[in-house]
Amino acid sequence: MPAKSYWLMKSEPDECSIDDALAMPRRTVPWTGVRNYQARNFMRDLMRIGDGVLFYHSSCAEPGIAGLAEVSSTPYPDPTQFDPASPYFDAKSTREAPRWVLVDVRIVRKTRLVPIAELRRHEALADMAVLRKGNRLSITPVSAAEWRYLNDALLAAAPGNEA
DNA sequence: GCCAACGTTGGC
DNA sequence: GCCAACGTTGGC
Repeated sequence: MPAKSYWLMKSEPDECSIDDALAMPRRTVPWTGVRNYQARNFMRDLMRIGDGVLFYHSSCAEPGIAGLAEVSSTPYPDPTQFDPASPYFDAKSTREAPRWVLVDVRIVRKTRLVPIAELRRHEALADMAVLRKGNRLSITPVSAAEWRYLNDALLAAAPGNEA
């Protein structure tokens, strides 16, 4: 069995917050709406069931890590690409050759909100892709060391216990 | 609302 | 295949 990989996945809380995700059946959300090839390729080519996911709130008043999740399906076509009523509709995609795929993401647990400003203060996280200037990718890889550090130093603590 | 950064588009 | 123009992202 290949080693687990780790990912950070951005969701706009206006669209799907950590609480929205928790309220879904089996606490699972199909990760619809990715329309960037690099992010798609991560889901299509590299993700495996059981991979760790940082559920991240973006484009909101308090951007940051909101929970821990895991990849819970293999890739399959994003249904919204075929729906003319969806904002994610893609007229150039066909059912025979779907352009966009997604995976299901299952919430493991909600965490305290770890703001991006706090992430920036940790030397151990300095190389995280999400912190890079101008980063716009909605899905980015997280190293095993970063994952471990986040879990041990930031997410295991009781709320309000930040450094 | 601003604006830097980046991806995509399309003319050539 | 180049590259300017344009649209989008997303923190601030």
